[in-house]
Amino acid sequence: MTTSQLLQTNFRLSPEKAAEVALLFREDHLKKGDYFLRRGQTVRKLSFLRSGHLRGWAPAGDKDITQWIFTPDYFVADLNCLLFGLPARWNIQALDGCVLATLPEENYLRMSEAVPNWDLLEKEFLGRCFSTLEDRVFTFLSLSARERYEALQAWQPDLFDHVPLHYLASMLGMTAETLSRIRRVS
Amino acid sequence: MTTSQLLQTNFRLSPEKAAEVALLFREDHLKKGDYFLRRGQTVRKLSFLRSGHLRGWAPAGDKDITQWIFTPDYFVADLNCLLFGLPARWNIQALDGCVLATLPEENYLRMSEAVPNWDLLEKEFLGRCFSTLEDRVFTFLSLSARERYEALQAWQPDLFDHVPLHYLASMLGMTAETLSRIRRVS
DNA sequence: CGCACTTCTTGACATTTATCAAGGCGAAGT
DNA sequence: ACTTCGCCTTGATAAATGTCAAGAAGTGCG
Repeated sequence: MTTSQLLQTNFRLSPEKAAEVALLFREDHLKKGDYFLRRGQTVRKLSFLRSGHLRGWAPAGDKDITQWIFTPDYFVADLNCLLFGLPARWNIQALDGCVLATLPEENYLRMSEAVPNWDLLEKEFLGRCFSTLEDRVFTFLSLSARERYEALQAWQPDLFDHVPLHYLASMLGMTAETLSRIRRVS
Repeated sequence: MTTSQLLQTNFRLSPEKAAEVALLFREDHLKKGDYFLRRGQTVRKLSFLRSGHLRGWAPAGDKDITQWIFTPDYFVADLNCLLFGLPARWNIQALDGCVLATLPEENYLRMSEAVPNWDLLEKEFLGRCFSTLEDRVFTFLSLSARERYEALQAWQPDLFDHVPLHYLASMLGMTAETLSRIRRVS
């Protein structure tokens, strides 16, 4: 998808406005292992992932927890950092070569000038993010490890072709061994 | 807290504006067992809970899952319903007698007229909700049942005095028996 | 090619958590 | 006062999941 199309999809911009706003984006490249953002940094950029995969993670005790895998055509950001200029809560790191369309900080902060109803559109965008997270919480409350795996598999089957399984296991709230055994018998 | 204070806290309204907007709220009363909202309904109201407790839940398979307990001085709403006018995803039901300050639908829909930067303020509010949910997901990824219990206990100790434990167990992603055993040895 | 490294799998075993069944206890209703 | 009901606990047992250790397969790199 073009940046313009992504803006139309995610923020309900008109084609004309989307084309105009797309010019405020730059193209970023990351190599495998590079960081999009590190925990504690405050870089208020909003990106769309053109290609590649990123992993959002944070340390907890003696292990690293994968909170989210970012996939092509979706947005990438630490929302806490983006919205409030607070230190990022997650490390966001490239799992392979990534190409991003990035709205840099200075442009992000002027979006409400560039788009009259930007706050409304961003609010709606956030609302959809919130719903997605609500659903995710619900899977932890109501599903077994195997069922959570099957749900992810149904929702984003291509994840399993591109992302090391132990990261997906972490994101599903189980160990790599458990995920391996679940997959063996399915 | 007064409605005006709640508006100042949750939406960063100035004292003057908050007092003005507070007049758009009405007082609602619920008896134990009454529904604030039922799954599938579309009632776009935003409330603050003055007193009492509400339980947000949904059926899953053969059991009911408690997704959230609403406590005094916080807001109450099904965000998906509120923001988008979609059918509510959660049943929200009174656990005891509740008093609410409610912004009814017709006033909610005119908030961006009543408050010039309402969308911005609501966006920020949503952003904080999102962060809270992110943290909650992280507890499922990184903590054991006992640790999740201890975290909730530390965060909202009074919950355990007012809400049946089996609902809290469900919200923590464990059975009532497990919660009971955890509490015995702590 | 040979080596280091990551990923994935497997087995044996330990731990956590769920399930099922029963009983106690207190509040509410008749 | 008795019954009923909701809530909580407990025990016995089963099932799910984690831990630890080992090894196989693939990949990149000297």
